[in-house]
Amino acid sequence: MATIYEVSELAGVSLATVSRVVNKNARVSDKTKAKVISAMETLGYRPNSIAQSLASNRSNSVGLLVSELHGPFFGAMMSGIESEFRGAGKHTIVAAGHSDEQTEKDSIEFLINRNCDALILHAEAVSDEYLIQLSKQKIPLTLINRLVKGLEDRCVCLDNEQGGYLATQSLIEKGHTQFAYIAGPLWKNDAQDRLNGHKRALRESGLEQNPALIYEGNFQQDGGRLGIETLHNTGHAFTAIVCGNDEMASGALTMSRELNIAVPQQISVIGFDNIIYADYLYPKLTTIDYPVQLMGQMAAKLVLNETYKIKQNELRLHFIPKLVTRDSCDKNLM
Amino acid sequence: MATIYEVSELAGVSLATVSRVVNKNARVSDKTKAKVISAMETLGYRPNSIAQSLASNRSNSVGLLVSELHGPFFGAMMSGIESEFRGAGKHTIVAAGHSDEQTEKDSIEFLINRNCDALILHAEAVSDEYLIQLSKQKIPLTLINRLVKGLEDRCVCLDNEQGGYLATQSLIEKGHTQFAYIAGPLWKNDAQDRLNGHKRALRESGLEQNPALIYEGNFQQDGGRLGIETLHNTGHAFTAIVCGNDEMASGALTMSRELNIAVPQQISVIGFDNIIYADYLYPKLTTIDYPVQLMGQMAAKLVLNETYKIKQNELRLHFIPKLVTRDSCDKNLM
DNA sequence: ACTAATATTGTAAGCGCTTACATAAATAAT
DNA sequence: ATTATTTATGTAAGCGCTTACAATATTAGT
Repeated sequence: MATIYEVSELAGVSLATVSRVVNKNARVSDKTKAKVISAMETLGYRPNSIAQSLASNRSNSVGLLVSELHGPFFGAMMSGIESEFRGAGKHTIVAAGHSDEQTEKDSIEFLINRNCDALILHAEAVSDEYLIQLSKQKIPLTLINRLVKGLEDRCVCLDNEQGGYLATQSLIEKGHTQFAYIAGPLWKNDAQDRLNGHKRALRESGLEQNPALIYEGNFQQDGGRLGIETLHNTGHAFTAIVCGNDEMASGALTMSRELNIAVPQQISVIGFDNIIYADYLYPKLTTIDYPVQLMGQMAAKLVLNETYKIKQNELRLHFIPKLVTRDSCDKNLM
Repeated sequence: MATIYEVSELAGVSLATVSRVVNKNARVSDKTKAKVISAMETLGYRPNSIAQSLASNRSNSVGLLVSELHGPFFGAMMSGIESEFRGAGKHTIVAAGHSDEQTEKDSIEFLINRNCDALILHAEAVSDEYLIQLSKQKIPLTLINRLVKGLEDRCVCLDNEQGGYLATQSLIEKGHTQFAYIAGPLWKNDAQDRLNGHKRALRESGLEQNPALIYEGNFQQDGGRLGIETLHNTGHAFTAIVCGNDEMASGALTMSRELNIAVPQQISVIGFDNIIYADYLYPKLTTIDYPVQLMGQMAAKLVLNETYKIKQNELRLHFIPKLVTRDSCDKNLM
C-alpha cells in the first residue's frame, strides 16, 4: 500500500502538500493539485486512517453503546446512526452493554480507549453521577433514551411518561375501567416512566389502580407470556392490558390465545415502541410509536454538528410519542 | 491522559520496558514489573490504541459487513460476532452494504482503510471474482452465508439447498402434493439455493413443479403478502406454501388471514431462518433453523484463531439446517 | 574466580501522517 | 521598479507506541 511519501515523490512535491490536497483544508494551486491527484491515482493511494488519527488526534470514529446488538429496537437505532455517519465518512464502533452496570462501564472504557471522537450511549445501568462525571472528560457524550439532569442538551429522548399516559388514556376513552399493566424492569428509567404515565392517566380519570394487576416483566416476549398468565391467575378482572413494550405485548398476545382469551374482544392489548413486526402479529398490535431510528439519526447529527463541525439543520432533542391504532384494542366497549 | 513516557519516568525504567509489561510479550523481572504496574495505576494509564496500531501495524479491530443493521437475522449475527470479539479485546467496526454492489464495495474499502486486521463479510451483491481478488490482498477474509469456489476454507455457511429440500420434504411427507413457493430475490445465492432445494424435493418425489406457482419476493414481509395474493389470484390450487425466509412467511400468514385462508387447515406455511419472532406469530411458524448467531460466533473464532493466533477449539465451517416444527403446517393431510 | 550462556533492560529508529513555522513565489500597492 | 501583502510550498517536529538491536546484569559451568 502506497504511503503519502511515495505520492509526494512521484508528484515531485512535499509531504505537506500531499496532505493538504488529501484533506482539502488549505489552498493548493490547481497545477500542483492536479499533479498530486494524478500521482495518487496511479499509485492507488489510500490514506492510512490510523496514522491520520494519531497525527491529528482525531479518529473519525464514534463509539456506540447499545444494550444488545439484536432486537428490533436497537436494530433500528443502529441503522439510523450508522447511515448518518457513513454519509459523513465517520466510522461507527459498536459495543454491547447488556443492561449491566459493569459491562456498560467496560464497554465505555473500551470505546474511549479506541480514541473515539464522541460517544453515543444507550446506557441503562450506570448511574446519573457516572454519566455526569464522564461528561466532564474531554470526550463528548450523547445520550439516547435517557434524560439526565444537567445533561439535558445532550439527551435525545422521547417522553416515556407521556407515552404511557397516552396508551392508557386511549383505552380509557374507549370505556375501559379495569386495567392490568405489564411493566418492564422497573429499575430502568423508561420502564418506570411508562408505568408512571399509566398511573397518571388512571388517576386523572378517577380510576383505581389495583397493585395486584401490575406485573414486572423483563421487556422480552416471555415476560409478556408470564405476565398474562400471572395476572390472569390473580382472579382480578380486567378488560385492558397495557404493556411496557411491544415484545412483551407480543408474548401477551400469544399467551392470551393459549388461555382462550380473545383479543380484542375480551381484553384489549396495547404495546409500546412500534417495533417493525408489531404489524405482523395477530391481531396487529396497537401501540405507541417510538421513532427510534429517527432518534438515532438525530443523535448522529448532533455529533456531526458539534464534534465534527459539519453543520446540520433540523436538530431535535425531544420526540413525541404517538398512538398507532391497529387491531389489538377494541373499538368501543361502551 | 498519561502516556507511556510518563509511566516510564515515574517507574524509573525505559519506554520499552513499560511496553513489555503492557503487552506481556517479553520477560520482565518481577521487581520492575511491579514498579511499572504501580506507576500505571497511579497515573491511570491506558494505552492509546491508535498509537499501538500504528506502531504495530495491528488495529485490533475487525470489520464487519452486513446487509442491514436492523432485522432479526443480522441482529443475531452481529450479536454472535461482537460478543466473541469483545471477550478477546477486539473491536468490531460495522458497515452496511444494503445488498447493493457499489455500496458493498464502498463499505469494504471503508473498512480496509480503517486498517481492520480482518474482514467478516456478509456480501450479497459483489461478484465471486471480486471476492477472490480481495482475498489475494493481505487482509484476511471470512465470508458468511456464501460459498465461493476457491475460498471454501474461508466460508462459514449453511447448506441452503439442503434447507430448501428439507422444508419441502417435510411437507411432502405430510401428504402435500400441490406446492407454491415464495422465493427471495433470485439473484441472491441463498434465495436461489433454497429454491433449488425445493425443486429437487419435488423432483425426487415425482411431483410436478408449476412455474406459475413460484413468486419472486424481496425477503421482506410485504413480499410475503404480495406473494400470497398473487399466487392466490393465479387460480391454481395449492395446499402448501414454502417461503424463502421467515419474514416473507410472516407476511404470508397475515395476508392469508386477510383472504380468509385458514393456516394450517387450508394451506400449510413453512419459513426459513427461525428468526427470533417466528415463535410470536400466529400460528407459530414452522421453519428451518438457521443458526446465524452461532455462525457469527464461528466466523469470529476463525478470525481469532487465524489472524490473532488465539487458539480456538471446536471450529466449524458447515452448518446443517434443521426443521423446527411449530403450528403453521398441518399434522396430516392424508 | 573466570568465561560462556542467558535473562533483563535500554537505545533509537521508525509506523504514516498532520501542522506550526519558515521560506519562496506571485501579486498588489506605491 | 521596489516594497508590502498575500498565496503556495517546504521543513521538520512530533503524535504514542513497538521492536530490532545493543548493552548490561545475572546465573551457570568448570
